[in-house]
Amino acid sequence: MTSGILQEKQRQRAPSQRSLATRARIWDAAEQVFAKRGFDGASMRDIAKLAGVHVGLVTHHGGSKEDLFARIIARRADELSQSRLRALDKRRDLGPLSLTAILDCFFAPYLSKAETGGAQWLAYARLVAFVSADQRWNDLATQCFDPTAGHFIDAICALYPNTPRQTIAAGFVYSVSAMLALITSRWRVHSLGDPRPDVASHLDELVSFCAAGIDACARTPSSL
Amino acid sequence: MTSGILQEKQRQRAPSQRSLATRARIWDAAEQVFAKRGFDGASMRDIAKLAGVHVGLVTHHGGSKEDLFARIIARRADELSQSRLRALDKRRDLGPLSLTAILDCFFAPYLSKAETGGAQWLAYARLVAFVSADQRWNDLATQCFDPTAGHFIDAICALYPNTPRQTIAAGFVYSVSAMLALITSRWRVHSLGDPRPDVASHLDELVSFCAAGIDACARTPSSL
DNA sequence: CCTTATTTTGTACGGATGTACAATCTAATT
DNA sequence: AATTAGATTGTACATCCGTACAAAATAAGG
Repeated sequence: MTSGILQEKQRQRAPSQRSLATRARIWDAAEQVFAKRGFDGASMRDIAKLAGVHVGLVTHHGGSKEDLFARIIARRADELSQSRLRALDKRRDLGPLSLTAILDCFFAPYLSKAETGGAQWLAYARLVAFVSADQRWNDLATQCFDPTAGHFIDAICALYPNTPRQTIAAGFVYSVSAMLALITSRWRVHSLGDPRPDVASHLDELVSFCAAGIDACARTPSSL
Repeated sequence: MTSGILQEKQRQRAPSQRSLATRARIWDAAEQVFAKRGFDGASMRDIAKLAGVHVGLVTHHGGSKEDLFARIIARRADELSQSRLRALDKRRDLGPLSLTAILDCFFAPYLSKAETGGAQWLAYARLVAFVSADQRWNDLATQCFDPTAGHFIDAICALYPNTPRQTIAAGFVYSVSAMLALITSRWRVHSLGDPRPDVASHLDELVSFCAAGIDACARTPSSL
């Protein structure tokens, strides 16, 4: 009895490097296929074919189709949320936050990832659009996106002490949808050849659009 | 030979009133199911069941699944485009257009239809969200939405003679996506009981958000 | 080397899907 | 009333789907 209680369960072995590679390949393929066809339009066989593996492996590494979809969403949402919150904290250290600074902290991390990370992050944006359009993923969206969004809404609320949070939240929802529109429409236009749309060059435009919009909503007396 | 050349083709009969009713029922059912599940998630059998008819009738009245989907989109897009352009012309007669007036002419017709027309028009908004998220419907979206959008963008461009059309168009795309976000998020929240969300009460908020945003983009010198 | 857990392959099954097609029924037209 | 185009029903087929499962291959641990 050298290792004690844990012995009761089957010993677990660290996953081999090879399996980690194929797992990543499967997840990336799933991201691409889900982004292009949506949840129902995608098939496990399409994913397997794109990943260059056999069908059973997709289930083995990704679980059920729903599990796989949720996992794909969650892994990038987590990374993105951390980047966003980190950017916000960093900016806070430099002094009081402005509305444009807050929005920039929210938008910039994704856009920079899309520029450097390439196709996978661009696919993720389309995935988020699918998730937002389909009420079946309501819980998933709430769980993945709402906490971080709440922090940013709080930061904006601090700038407008007399504006109800609901008004700020509505403006923030509009802003996020505008960001998704920017990314997905760019993707659409450039998908006929240019694999790397220069989406970041429109960041300032997007930020000024949303900042002016939120500011207008927050100043309107009818929102009191 | 009493009726001449037309006799060569088979005589056509006017559709009976009954068939018109079931056709409408099928189309409405298709709209509901497509809106709830998306194109791939919806099945012809689900549509038939909701309409209370047999499967073959859906094909008979709607053609293939793709035809049916495109028809569902187009019929409301046409009606909506006409309402929007009519509202714009009417407002033009009252004097020079303001930015908020232009946006109001674009947003209000749908929101008023959603209030009076009920579930069908609300379903249509979700449909548009699906169409916008799936690049397979790119041509359909372009064909149904772009002409009217072009008119509104032109009207806004007239207010900002020194701003490139591309900048205005981007702001307009952001605005439309914000409108869809408003409608679909309201639907989502209220779908647990309240069948008639008071989406119109947020019209002013939406208009002021988008007007301020477009104005800010148009005034930014970097867009020259 | 041998054991053993994991990864990979191959197959197969029950069910759902879009749609074609023949049969039946309905109603408009002559 | 007879005719006939269209509306409705019922069925059936080929295909694809998610997934379960056993066998085989692989590699880690002792």
